[in-house]
Amino acid sequence: MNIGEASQQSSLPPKTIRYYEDIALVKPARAENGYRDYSTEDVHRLRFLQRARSLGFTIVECRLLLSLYEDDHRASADVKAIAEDKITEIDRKIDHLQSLRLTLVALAQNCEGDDKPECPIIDDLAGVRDQ
Amino acid sequence: MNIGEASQQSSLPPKTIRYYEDIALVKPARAENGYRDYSTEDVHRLRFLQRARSLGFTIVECRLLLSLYEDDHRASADVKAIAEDKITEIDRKIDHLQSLRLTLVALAQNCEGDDKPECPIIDDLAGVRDQ
DNA sequence: TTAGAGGTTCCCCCTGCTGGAAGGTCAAGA
DNA sequence: TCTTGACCTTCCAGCAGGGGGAACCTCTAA
Repeated sequence: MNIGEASQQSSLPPKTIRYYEDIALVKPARAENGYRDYSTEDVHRLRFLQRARSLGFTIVECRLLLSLYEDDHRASADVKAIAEDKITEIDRKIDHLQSLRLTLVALAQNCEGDDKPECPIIDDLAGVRDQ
Repeated sequence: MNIGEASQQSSLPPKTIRYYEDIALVKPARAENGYRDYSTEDVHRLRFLQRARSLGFTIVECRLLLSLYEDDHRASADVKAIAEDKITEIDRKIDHLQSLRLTLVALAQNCEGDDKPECPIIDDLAGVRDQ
């Protein structure tokens, strides 16, 4: 099938699919006319990539997951380790965002939010210690 | 002062400081020898940028905050609005990450994590509906 | 005089695509 | 038969926010 249908079946934009070929994540055949020709196998890989990316895995991780996906002798422990690493990473990101949030909320609460220039948010950014 | 000292006083790498000049966030003077020459004003701006970036503001937002910082007739409401938008954005990011986390934890919990190939994580990525 | 620690510009690299230009191909309708 | 328009191709450039490194200049101290 052409890239348009592969796109619909994988929920990935054609541009992204071409990019994935560029970085050797999928290797579709070529038709006589030079068009890419996707097999159902190829579409499975694309759908796999779409789902993995949407779960937050990087391209490097997707490459690894894809190789495990296609390895009949894989150990599920290897897959689980990747997932747990990702969970740890997500936890760190959440912690970081929550800490940013706390700071911003504290600053915003102290700001009158009126038409006067006095502003503890600006003061904080400027490094003013007092107030 | 030279870029090295400006770097120390602002906690920003020299590369970043040069980049900020490139995108016109700071405009240091030049000494006779061609070296950048930072005033204390410039260093204040750099410190402001360092703090704002560390709180998660984008370069575009920093540019806006910087102009408010230097506007004696600013309305604190404008600053507060930017901060509140950022909080909303952080909330969305946290929500997204927590939803990813939930999915990944559920998948990881169902995975034996042994040396056998059966793996619900891979099955999910592959779009296998039935477990 | 010479070493080494600074400074300068320039260009490429990263992630993960996205947009656009310039052109080839195919199926359907007038 | 011609044309239109949808689809396909390749290539090039760009986003954020810098980082790495080359090739070169300048200053200071021994």
